[in-house]
Amino acid sequence: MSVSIRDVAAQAGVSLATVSKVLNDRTGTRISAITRQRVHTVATELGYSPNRLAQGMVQKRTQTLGVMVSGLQNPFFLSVLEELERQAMLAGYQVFLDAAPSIDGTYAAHIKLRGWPVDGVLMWAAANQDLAQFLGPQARNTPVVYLGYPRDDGSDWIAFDLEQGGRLATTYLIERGCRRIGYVYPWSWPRPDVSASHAACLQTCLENGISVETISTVRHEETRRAGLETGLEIAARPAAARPDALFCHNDVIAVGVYHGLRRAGLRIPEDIALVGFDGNEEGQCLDVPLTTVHTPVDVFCEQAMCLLMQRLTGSGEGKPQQIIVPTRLLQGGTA
Amino acid sequence: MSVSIRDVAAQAGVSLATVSKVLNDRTGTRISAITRQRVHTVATELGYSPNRLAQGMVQKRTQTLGVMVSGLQNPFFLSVLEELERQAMLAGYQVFLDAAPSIDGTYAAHIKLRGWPVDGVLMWAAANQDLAQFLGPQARNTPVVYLGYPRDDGSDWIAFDLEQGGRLATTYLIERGCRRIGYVYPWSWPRPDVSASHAACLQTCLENGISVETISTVRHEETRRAGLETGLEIAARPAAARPDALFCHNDVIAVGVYHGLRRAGLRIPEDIALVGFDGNEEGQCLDVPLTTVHTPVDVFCEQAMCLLMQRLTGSGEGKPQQIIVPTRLLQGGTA
DNA sequence: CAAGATAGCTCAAACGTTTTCGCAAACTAT
DNA sequence: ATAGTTTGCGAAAACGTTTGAGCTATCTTG
Repeated sequence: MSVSIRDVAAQAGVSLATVSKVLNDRTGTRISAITRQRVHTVATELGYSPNRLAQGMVQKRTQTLGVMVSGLQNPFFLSVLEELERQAMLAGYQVFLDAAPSIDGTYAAHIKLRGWPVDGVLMWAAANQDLAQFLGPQARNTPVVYLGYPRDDGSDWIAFDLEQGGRLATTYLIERGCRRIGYVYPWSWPRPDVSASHAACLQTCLENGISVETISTVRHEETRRAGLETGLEIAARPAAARPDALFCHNDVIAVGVYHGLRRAGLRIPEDIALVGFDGNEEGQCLDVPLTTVHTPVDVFCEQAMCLLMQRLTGSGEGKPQQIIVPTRLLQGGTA
Repeated sequence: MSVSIRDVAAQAGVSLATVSKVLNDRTGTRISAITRQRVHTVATELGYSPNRLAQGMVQKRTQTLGVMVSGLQNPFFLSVLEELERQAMLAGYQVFLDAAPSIDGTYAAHIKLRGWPVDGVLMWAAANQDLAQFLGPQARNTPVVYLGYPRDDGSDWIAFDLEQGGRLATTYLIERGCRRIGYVYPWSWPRPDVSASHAACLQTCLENGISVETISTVRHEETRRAGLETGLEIAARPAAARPDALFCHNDVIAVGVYHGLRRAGLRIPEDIALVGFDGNEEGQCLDVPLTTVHTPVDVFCEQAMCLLMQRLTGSGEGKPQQIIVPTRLLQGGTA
């Protein structure tokens, strides 16, 4: 069927080994220029490309990385995926995506990687999750970098500074004169304090003697609709019972809230100020650009890949690495 | 390192062949209940899972499908991906994603699948693109279903009825009293008539004696920003030079246009009516839900997978299959 | 010119599975 | 008891590649 190295060898009149050596062309192999040339022409002529399965078998690596992530419908995670893929390509690796539909319960769907010998894994995981839960014993030999949350299990991880971002946003709102802040977090979460940005918001408000209300979205997961319905609900309250500012856990929710409030006739930021978290394109393309805590996905992913590469190419062992990526406030017109 | 079938065999005191037979458990293999039991316990105890590379080598299939798609930042394509993945899983296949960053030039980046023996491919491709361009000779033996556009090269394909959708939207706008329709298409396209919805729009307008203006987005690819800037530009025209309705090639652009028009102070649909194409969540979560031509991604993907499965499991040959999926108008408040 | 070095290539093992064939033991039927 | 059949299991080939050891010529050196 498919053209194999055997065909190339036969056609070029050399052995399998020679073809392999020519094509892989590592320094140290002594092959004459003339055979080298012949093999190359025959190979391209036959349209040969090596079977990655077979390559992976004999070498113990596949030049493939697993990326485990959830809730791609949230543009933030999609950006992470795309940037990781870009970085992986730069490093000569390909990405095998294992995406769970949603960030909550269905997380257990992460078994795509089972039996696929990826060289390493990048996994967006809460602190109580680890690779072994999903991969089993296979995980023991697979270098992994955890994304998203700080950990204390001696693994490599990288996270955005949610705490700093939370303070940034809250301080900004307070300085703008807001006195009743609402913190909106996804309904699918067991508790709001999963996020350090919530803690930072509470703390900052406390320090300033400002009241804060913690609001779960009405329903759904981290979707626009969750935000929309929450916005409608908040807008339906009598003005005196409404926060004068909403700090949303992410931009997707914030965008939903934005439209919910607007649909109910409220003005932003005059009636309610609004701040999101991550700074995706969607938020910036609202008719009033969303004020948000910008999380630099590019540096995040670059550093993550750097960590993983150290494990892959480096001498292997070493202290666990931990990186916290700072955020910055992106001032739009919603707050 | 990793636990192999050899370890299980040794531990259970049987041969490799026996372990393999027990674990794959196809009807026709005669293994005593007692050994069967022992192998199973040992296997789970050791946490054995078969190496897919090795499996793929000996059987000639990997239970893996390649999905080639571009511009995932457009939620429409993301839905397609997610639904395809879901369908694939249902059929017992896993998806190897080969996503090009953008839908235009960078399409040539599609080489991830090279050498990966996927059992079949689902490819979103313009009519002048085919799998061989990207995979080379490997493509000859790989069943493929093309997504998105009708073809006449004797391959299997499935597409939404853009022509019908275009008529649907245009007729609707005309019935609503619009007399100067603008058709907005992505700047990255060479020509507007790449899309049958454009032709349908022109034709329908012609039949009704309505004028139509074909408008390329100002810049960028199929992004919200492209729509936003286009909306601003259109809004900047004197009222007499403005269309009274805009039919956007997809929802992402429509959402951008929506916010562009609003930012400039125009009312929708009072000043300008707006219709999109595909019906994603984002458009439905605007403060005024987007009127759009809904493309049922779920049936599209289900049928696509069905086509591919016929090639994979079926006797192989057969007439090329072609499916056109009808659309329907989803009435929001923007038109 | 002999002996050692080196350039150029081939052999064969190995990676972890699946699967066909065959063999021994245990039944069943005569 | 003999012949035939079935049951349970193992041996070994095969998938396509990489890679280190080994084998010939040819080249270098004294």
